[in-house]
Amino acid sequence: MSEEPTVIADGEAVGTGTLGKAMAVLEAVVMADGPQRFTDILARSGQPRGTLHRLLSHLVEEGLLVQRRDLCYEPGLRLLTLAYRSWSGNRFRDVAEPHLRSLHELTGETVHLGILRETEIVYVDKVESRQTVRMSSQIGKASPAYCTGIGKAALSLLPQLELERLVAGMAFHAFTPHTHRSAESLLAEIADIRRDGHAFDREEHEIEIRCVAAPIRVSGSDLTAGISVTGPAYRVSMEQLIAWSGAVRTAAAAIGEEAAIRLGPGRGGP
Amino acid sequence: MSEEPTVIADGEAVGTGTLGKAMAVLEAVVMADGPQRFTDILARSGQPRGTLHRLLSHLVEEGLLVQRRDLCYEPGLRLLTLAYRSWSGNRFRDVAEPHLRSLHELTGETVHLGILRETEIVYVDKVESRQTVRMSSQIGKASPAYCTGIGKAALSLLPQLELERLVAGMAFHAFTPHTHRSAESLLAEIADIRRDGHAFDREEHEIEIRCVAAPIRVSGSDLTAGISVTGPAYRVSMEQLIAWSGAVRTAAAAIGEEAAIRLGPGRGGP
DNA sequence: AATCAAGTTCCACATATCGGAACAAAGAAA
DNA sequence: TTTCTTTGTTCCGATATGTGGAACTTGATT
Repeated sequence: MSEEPTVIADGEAVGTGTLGKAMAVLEAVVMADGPQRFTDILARSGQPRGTLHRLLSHLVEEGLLVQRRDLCYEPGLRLLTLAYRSWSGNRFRDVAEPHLRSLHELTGETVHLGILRETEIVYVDKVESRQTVRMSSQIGKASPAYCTGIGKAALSLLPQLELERLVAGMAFHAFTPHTHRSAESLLAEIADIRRDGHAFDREEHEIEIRCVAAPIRVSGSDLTAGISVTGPAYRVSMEQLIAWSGAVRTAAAAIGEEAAIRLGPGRGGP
Repeated sequence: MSEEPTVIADGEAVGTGTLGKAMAVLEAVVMADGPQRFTDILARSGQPRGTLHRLLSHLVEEGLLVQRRDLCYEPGLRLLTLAYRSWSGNRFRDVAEPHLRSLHELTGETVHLGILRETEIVYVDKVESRQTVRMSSQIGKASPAYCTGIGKAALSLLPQLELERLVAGMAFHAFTPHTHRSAESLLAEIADIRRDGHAFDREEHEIEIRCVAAPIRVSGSDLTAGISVTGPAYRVSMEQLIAWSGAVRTAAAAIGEEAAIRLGPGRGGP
């Protein structure tokens, strides 16, 4: 619900040769709101007509897109299948899962696992109580790092130089009145997070939603991640979050250590 | 658990030009069991060294693969994100969802929604009771059509010629003692399914698992799909499945009609 | 009929890909 | 240590592929 208007002006130089262009077009279609006509994509992608047409044909042949009878393009099923395999084969998630569960047992609230990718957090797993909501609703979702608990926690692990590089590239969109609006305030909070070992989301991404998060570092790997406990403001006070912060830090540390062992030595067991 | 040994000998002529090769390599890595070394992929993909190396670099640059410190390649997060968008933006699933829920209310067992892609069924949604199991465990999973209820139901909607073309390309792997072993027996059952309007899975894919399924046809679209109610044999008798078959057919028909309306006229509402 | 827009096809040209072979780096054996 | 072997990376000329402007359908609208 807190989605930007996003006109997606394709930004700067498109990616790696041919594949880069194909992926840019694919993304333009997938990230759009509904089925896309040829002309829509033409405008959005900036590619010349002939080129675009060929790219789309290839994407359809590969099953990454589907062309409907009315000529609209939609995401194809192959994406789902690829993602299914890469998710169910993800060992890091596998290691983390029991810890997410026990954190959920303890708190009764929703627990997330997220991985930092550049300037965004990608949610990789989730344990929640009431399954009235769509089940895997968030898996694969990417949110800005600067306004999420996990995001800020993960950022706090980066070397200062790297951090500053990333922050420089952020566009601070004000999702709520509490969202960080500048690099300075974000960097200041990250300094605190480094000291405390945990981060809060004080209704910064979505109003009425709070969380407490802790960063995960896996020695020997360069992935940066985090976990969080999230709840609605009416049920979860800041005091409550502070009370949980120790458990969250402990769980995060445990995941980090276990992952370092199970992910390190080659491609290990089952 | 019922996985083939699959040495994936890349089959015949690789796909559409450059993109096709890239996707073949990507798939080789994603479908493999664990992190893959360069040499593993070299053997599996059949590409020459130089070419493969460049392809892998590009896939990494695009975020479709990740190269770890130990040089192993793994699926990248971008796949998850793409799949998240294409799943949550899928209107067909959206239309079907309430029907899946009410079918679940009625039966108390797990309900699946699947779409036919060539000779496989791809699971697109799932409603289950106990969430002790991994939540979205099946979304995106592809199973052979000939040994699943939804698969056989969906096949029954195809024109005979198309059906025979597909069946000709199937390799009948015997997952259980009850799995179809030949085109003849499959085609015979499909004739029955056309007559009855529903299909059963009599422990054909996994032992101790049964289901009843009905096909979904969406007029004006060329997608072929199905829904099923699945349960463990000890709890769900064949008589029980027969008793549910009417409700399953009704739900399938309702989904088909509603989808025809909501998917037809352009790119519709919210 | 005439007009306009959307989508598809064509083809001379440029360039990204191809893939063998040489090169570097890291282990394993001697 | 030195030598041998295995694994990963880089190079570069030949050429297949992709490029993109323009011409050509198709079909809706006036």
